[in-house]
Amino acid sequence: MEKPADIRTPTLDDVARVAGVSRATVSRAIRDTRGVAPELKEIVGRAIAETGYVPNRAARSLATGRTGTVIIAVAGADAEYGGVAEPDVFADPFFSRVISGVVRTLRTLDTQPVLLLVESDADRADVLATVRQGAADGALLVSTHSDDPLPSAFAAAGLPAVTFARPASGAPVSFVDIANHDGGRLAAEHLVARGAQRVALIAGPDDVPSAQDRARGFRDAMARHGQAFPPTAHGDFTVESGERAMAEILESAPDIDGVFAANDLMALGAMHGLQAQGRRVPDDVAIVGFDDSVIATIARPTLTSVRQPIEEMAAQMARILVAQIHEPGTRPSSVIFDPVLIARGSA
Amino acid sequence: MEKPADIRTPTLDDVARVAGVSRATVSRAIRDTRGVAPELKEIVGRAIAETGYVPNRAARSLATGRTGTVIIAVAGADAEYGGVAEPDVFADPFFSRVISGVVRTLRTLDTQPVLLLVESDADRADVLATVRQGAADGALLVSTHSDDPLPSAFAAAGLPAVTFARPASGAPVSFVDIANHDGGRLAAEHLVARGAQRVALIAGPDDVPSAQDRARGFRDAMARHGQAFPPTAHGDFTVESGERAMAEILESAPDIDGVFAANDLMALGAMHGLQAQGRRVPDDVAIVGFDDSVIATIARPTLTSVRQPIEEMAAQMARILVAQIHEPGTRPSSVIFDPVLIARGSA
DNA sequence: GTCCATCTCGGAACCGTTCCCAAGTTTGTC
DNA sequence: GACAAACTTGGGAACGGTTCCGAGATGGAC
Repeated sequence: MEKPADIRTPTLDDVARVAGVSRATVSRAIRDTRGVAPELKEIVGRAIAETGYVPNRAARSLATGRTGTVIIAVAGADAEYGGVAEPDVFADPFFSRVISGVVRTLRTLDTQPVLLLVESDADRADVLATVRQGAADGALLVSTHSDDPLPSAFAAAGLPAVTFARPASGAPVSFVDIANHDGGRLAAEHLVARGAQRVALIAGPDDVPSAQDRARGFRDAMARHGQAFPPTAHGDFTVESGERAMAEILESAPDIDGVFAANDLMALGAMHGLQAQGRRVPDDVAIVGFDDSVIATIARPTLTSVRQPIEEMAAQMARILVAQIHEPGTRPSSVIFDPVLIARGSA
Repeated sequence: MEKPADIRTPTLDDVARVAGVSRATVSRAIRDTRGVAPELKEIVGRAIAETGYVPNRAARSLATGRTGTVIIAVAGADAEYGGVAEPDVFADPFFSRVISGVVRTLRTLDTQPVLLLVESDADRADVLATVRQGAADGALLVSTHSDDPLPSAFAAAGLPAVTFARPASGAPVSFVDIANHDGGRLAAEHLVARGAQRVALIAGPDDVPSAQDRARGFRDAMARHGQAFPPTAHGDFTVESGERAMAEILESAPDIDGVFAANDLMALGAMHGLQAQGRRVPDDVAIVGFDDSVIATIARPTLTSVRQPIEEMAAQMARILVAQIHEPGTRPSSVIFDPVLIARGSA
C-alpha cells in the first residue's frame, strides 16, 4: 500500500493478500470447486473486484494442459491444385455458413475458435503444430479435397479432430456429414415429378467424395425412370464453372429440359448460361441446386435446391469436438443429416 | 533410455539432455538469437528432430507475456437492436471479405486470429476480457454500429486495437477506413453522366456513420447537378430491406430513372423490386451499388458498384495492429482508402 | 607471457496458475 | 469425553518456457 501504486496487472497472490487467504483458496473460490466456505468465497469475490484481477490464461493453460481453444481449419484451393481458380474460400457461402455455425456453438461451450486457412502443405503443418504446441485443444477440419492428409495426421497423432464430411482417407476421426446420395435422389425425383424428360447433370470435381455421391444418387434415381445416362459436365463449385458446364452440355444435348447442379453456385451459373441463350427457367429448363444457400433466394427465379443444414451440421461438429476434448479416448463418432428439397421458382 | 518409453510430450529439458547442453542454450538455439555456436545449433537441431520436440505455447506465452494471437471481433445485430432482422453477419459478403483479408495477412505475420462474434454486451465484455487475460495480444474490431463501446473500452484500457471505419465515439484507436463521401460522389457523378434526371437514394441505417457519409456524398454531388433532394428511403443493408426501400420510393416517386444504394445487397433488392414491377435495368432505371462484392458480379444485369478494397483494408488493419503490439505506446494511426467506381451492366 | 575484452554457455530465478498432500478444524457417534 | 470421519485451508511442487547474471573459454594486443 505504501509502494508506489504499481502498474503491474494483479495476480492471484495480490488477491490472496487482500482477501487474507492463501493463493490456493482464491484459485478454488474462482473456479468454485466445492470445498470452500461460502463466506470466504464472498470475501474473495470482493478482493477480486477491488484489485481488478483477471486470471491469466497462459498460466492456467500451462497448469491444466488445456486452452479452451480449438482450430477451425478451412481448406481453400491449394496453389498446387489450381490456385487462381478459387481465390477465396470465403466467396463460397458454404464456408461462411460452416464458420457461422461453429462460432455460434462454441460460444455456448466456453471455447474460442482460431481460424486458420489451409492452402498449402505448410499450412497443414501449421494446423497440426498449433495443436501439438498446445495452442489449441483440437481441430475442426473443413476441406473439400479427398486427398487431404490432415484427418489422417490427427488420427495418427491421437489428437482430437472432427471433419466436415467423411474423410475419404478412411482415417478414424469423428465426422459430420449429409446423406449426399439421398440428396441427389431428391433432386432427380423432383425433376421427374415435374415432368422433365431429358435431364442433365452438372457434377462437382471427381476428387470430391460428396460431389460424387450426389451425382451417383442422382443417376441411380434417374435410372429408375429410364434416364440412366444423363449428359454430364463437371464444374468446380464456382458460378463460372457452372456456366461453362452448362454450355458444354448444351452443345452435345441442346434439347434438355432439366438440370441438377451439385451446388447452388454452379446452378446459378447454369441459370445464367441458359438465360443468356434465351431459354426460360423453369419453363424451358428446370434447375435444381444443392445447399440451399442464400444464393438460392437471391437468384431470379429463386432456386429450387436440396437443403443442407450446414449451420446445424457445423454446430454438431463443435459439440462433438468439445466432448471429445473433455472425454479423451472416446471412439470417433459420426452424425449423418438428412437433406430436404426446398422447392422454389426454378423447378 | 531404460525408462519405459514414456508417452509424455518432450520438453526443452529432454532436448537439452539429448543434445548434451543446457535448457537455456536450447531455448536460444531455437529462437536463434545470436550468441550460440553454429555447431551447437546444429546439434540442437538434430536433438529436436530426434525427440520430436515442439515448444509449448502456453509456457512461452507465460514467460514472454505475448501470445501471437489477436482477436477479430465482428459485430452482428444485437439482440437488443432488432435481432432477427439480420440472423447472421456471415450472410453479408462484407464480413467474409474482412475476415478473409485479415486471416490471409495475419498468416504472414506469425499471428493467429481468434474469431469472436459480438451480439450482446456479454460478448463485448468477453472480447475485452480475452485480451485482458492475455489470451490475445490485441483486437480487430469490425462493427457497423456507431454506439459500439468497444473501441472506447480498448482505448481506455490502453490495449492494442484497430477498428474498421473511424470509431464514431471518437475513441483514440487506430482505424482503417474508406472515403465514403467520395464514394457517394462517384455514384452520383456516374448516374448523372449516364443521363439520369431523377435519381433516388437507398441509404443505410441512420446510426451507421459510413452509411451517412455515403448518403451525404451522394446528395452533395447531386446538388451540384440540380437535384439537391433525391427521394430517400432507408434500409439495413439486407436484400429484403433494399426491396422494401425501393417499393417505398416508387410509391412517392414513380418516375425515377436512377438509384444509388449504400451497399450491394440493397442494390440487388432494389433491382428485384424494379424488375418485379416490369421496369428494365438499366434502360428504365439505372442502379449503382456500393462495395463491389461478389453479389455485383452475380446479379443480372451485373451491378455497377463503388468498389471498396475490403481485403486490402483488412490487411492493413492486421498490419497496423501487429505493429502496435510489437511497438507498444505508439500513437494511433489511420489509413483512408479511395473508392473506385466499377461500371457494369446496371448503370 | 600477461592482461583485458568478447563471446558462449549453464545455473537459477521467474512468469501465474493448478493441484497434491499434510495439517488443522469441526462434527458426529459411542 | 475420546476418537474417527469429513471438510477446509495453506504450503509447495509442478507446468515448460525465457532471460538475467556470472563463470569459463577464447582471441587479440602489447
